[in-house]
Amino acid sequence: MKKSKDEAEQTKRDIVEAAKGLFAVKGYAATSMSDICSAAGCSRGGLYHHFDSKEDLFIYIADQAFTASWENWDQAIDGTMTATEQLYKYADYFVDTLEKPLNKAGEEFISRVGADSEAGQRFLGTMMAYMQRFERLVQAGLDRGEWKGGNAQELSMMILGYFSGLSDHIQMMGKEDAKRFYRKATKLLLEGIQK
Amino acid sequence: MKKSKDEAEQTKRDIVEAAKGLFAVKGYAATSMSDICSAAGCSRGGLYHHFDSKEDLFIYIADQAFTASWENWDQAIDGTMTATEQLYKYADYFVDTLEKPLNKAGEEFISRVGADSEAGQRFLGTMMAYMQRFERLVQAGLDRGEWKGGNAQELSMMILGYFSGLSDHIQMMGKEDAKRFYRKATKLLLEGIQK
DNA sequence: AATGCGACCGACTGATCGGTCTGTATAAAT
DNA sequence: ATTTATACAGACCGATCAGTCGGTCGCATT
Repeated sequence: MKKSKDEAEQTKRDIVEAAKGLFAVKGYAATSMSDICSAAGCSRGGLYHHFDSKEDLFIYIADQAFTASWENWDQAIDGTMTATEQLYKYADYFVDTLEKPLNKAGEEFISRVGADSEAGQRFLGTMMAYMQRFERLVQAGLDRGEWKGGNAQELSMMILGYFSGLSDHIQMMGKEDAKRFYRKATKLLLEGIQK
Repeated sequence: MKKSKDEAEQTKRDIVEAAKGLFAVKGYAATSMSDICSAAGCSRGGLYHHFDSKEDLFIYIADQAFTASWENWDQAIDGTMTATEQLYKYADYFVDTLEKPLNKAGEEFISRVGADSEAGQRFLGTMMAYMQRFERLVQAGLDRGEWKGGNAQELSMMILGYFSGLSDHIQMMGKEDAKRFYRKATKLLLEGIQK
């Protein structure tokens, strides 16, 4: 029954993609390994061949979604872009790569495995790195005098919370509608509600 | 072993309070009925005396948190308050009553029981009513010319998403810090980031 | 004083969970 | 051609889950 190496990697990708969607929609505990197998079209034995445990799988996915997704960011933006332009680009990017965000499942994961467990530490580290990367974008906006509100860390938390919270309402939208929604929401945040 | 009626109601309140916190922090599936019993200081049999099922308990809590919490709202604000002042008040109110919001657990709940199941319909109805109530606040802000951005429904979704998303970052804060954070975030939303 | 009923307990059940293990077919190495 | 390593499949295990049920205790009614 052995597949070629390429086929095996494809199987692994199928598992990751299936699990990513399920974790995001159903949460960590509510997603069973059997669910993932059904969605990925493999057996439980096959899944455990690629990943040691459910925790392992989740951390792998989180790392890919949060860390690895920054990799193309620096190339996607050029140095001449204003922080505001970058934020609009980030909104698109958020819909594209984190359309079903793992934040919610992540918090559940932490409370389940414990923040000081090895798995918890690994996940929190990934999250921290992601937030710090975002904070650099915000800091640039402040440094250049584009934005106001002194504290970059606090501002980052608010903006990321905003984008995360917005995702609650785009589940039933198509991707283009979701992007429009996020762009409009970004405009709102930049310009404010008040006349 | 029978307690008086007052004591029984207290037991029920204990269960609700314990379950509310656990559902909010751990999610729906990850919170077991045993967890709730331990936190509430009662037995599983006792819990099932007060609630028919886990679904039943969750819907009861959601109804109390979302619907019943509006009840004092109209008295808390007087007619002379601007929509902006009301929004600041709502920020406080959000921290006070929904400090550990059930939104996340709610989505998980829906995906678990199905949006068209009876339990799903009941929960979604509660959520809808809550959002519509909030939309009236937003509509007032638009009607009075205080706020810009034509679509009240869309604007409501964005603001509620914002408040919901912000709650990710206040788990480790005290209540006063959380309120300060929310007030600052509300100011941000009203005035915008841009200079 | 007797009795009924509400509040509660905890052992139990069947289903499902995450994880293990053995078996097997085949690609890759020799 | 033979052996080895890999990529699965699926039966199986102990733990835990939501929910049930018979029993106990004591307030409340008569």
